[in-house]
Amino acid sequence: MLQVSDIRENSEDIIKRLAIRNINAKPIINDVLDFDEQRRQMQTQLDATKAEMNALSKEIGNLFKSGQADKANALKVKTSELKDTIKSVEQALNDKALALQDMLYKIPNVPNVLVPEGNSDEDNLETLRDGEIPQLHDGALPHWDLAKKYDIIDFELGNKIAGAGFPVYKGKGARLQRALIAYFLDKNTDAGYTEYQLPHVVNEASGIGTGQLPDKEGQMYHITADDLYLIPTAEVPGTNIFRDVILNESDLPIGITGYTPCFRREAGSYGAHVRGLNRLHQFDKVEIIRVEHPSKSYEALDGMVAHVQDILKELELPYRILRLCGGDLTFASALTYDFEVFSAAQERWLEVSSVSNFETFQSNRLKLRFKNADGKNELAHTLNGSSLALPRILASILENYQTEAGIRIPEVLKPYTGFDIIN
RNA sequence: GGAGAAAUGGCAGAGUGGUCGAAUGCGGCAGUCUUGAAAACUGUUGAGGGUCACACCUCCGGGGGUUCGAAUCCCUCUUUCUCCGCCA
Repeated sequence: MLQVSDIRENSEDIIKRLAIRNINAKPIINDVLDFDEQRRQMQTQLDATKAEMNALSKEIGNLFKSGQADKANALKVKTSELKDTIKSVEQALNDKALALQDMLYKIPNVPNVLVPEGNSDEDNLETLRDGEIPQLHDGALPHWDLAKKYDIIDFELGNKIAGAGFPVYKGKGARLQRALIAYFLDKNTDAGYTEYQLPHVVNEASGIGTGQLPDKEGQMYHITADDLYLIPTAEVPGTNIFRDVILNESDLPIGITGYTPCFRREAGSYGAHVRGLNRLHQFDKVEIIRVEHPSKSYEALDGMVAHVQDILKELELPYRILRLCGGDLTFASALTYDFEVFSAAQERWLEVSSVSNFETFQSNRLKLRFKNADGKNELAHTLNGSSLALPRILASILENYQTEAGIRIPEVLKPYTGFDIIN
């Protein structure tokens, strides 16, 4: 959520930069300015009326105490009119404030100057490409066939138990998945992130805090009986650790990491590009989250990108980094880098990580602040990224590391798997 | 799931209708003293809105109500604790 004070001061600039997302924000920004102006007028009126009421009440109290009950009762008559005014202005103010908030909820974050123009993923800017694309032997298979051949992932069984998009991992497949989780967590904690185990459900306030609610509730599984949501990413419980928190400046930066399953409804998309592990309703992910001083957040973003890069290098997977264009940027992000690995049998790039700086967009909703050098509360910046998402990494390992003798295990994972080939 | 108790500032803890944004202690910060530190002493120390700055308004778990006036009374929700039951 953008800050009203920012919109007041820089409305022209904000409109210009939102145009990079291909939206014409002028009407809604003008509405925000109007509503804000009206809201503040009402607030001033309400404050003045309340001040009058308070003074009157005090006077009445004093009169009663000094035994002048008749004078006090005479004053009481005057209060009822003030009371009515307070009630009606208060109601109008609340309505206005809610309407203003609804508007603000609908405005996406302002893109950073580095965000390229564009409409779709085709306009994303490739900033780096690294790693060897392996030459596969004749008869190499896509991962869904490998999964069946070596009996390590059972999609049909998942269908039976839960439905499409809920695969069952078995034997060495399950072990490889667990190895990846442990390896990722170790890499993250070695880089200074503190490991957390977080709830896999969140309440409504948390969903609002990170921007999934309102409006995007369709993407989350909703447990209506208890009004809880299955998390679509550890970002939601992880970032909400800091909801309504005022940190000391010396607490920054904060880095946390956590493994969670992620649940996404993502209804209405079927076909070859979502086959196998490419897109699921439940998948595993290890997330990194940072809380940063505003002056350091872009440096931190670069650090996160370098960190994820390091992991992909160690796994010896061919990858590329994309700077997302305005049309592809998520609602809350100011700047996002996507990581894609090349899955050699499908011959496709698969997104395995998305690293973003949200600046104050989330912290404004969360009320996540720190006391700055002047002793004032200032919104912190939040960032997060996948480090890493499991299924597509697993898919690319299966495909890229396949040989006629079986699927080799990347060197760094061997201590975690305890075996060096799936055959 | 049943019965009872409670929720106040960073923490502990007073406060049952007005002078309470809230005693007191601890902690934090600044100062005095000291070569330095500790101790002691003095001062200061919640958040949000609003203002050039003041004024002023709001907040004692959340929401609603009674009253001229609510931390204090009433209703409701949530959470925590104790006892009982169940349980990985």
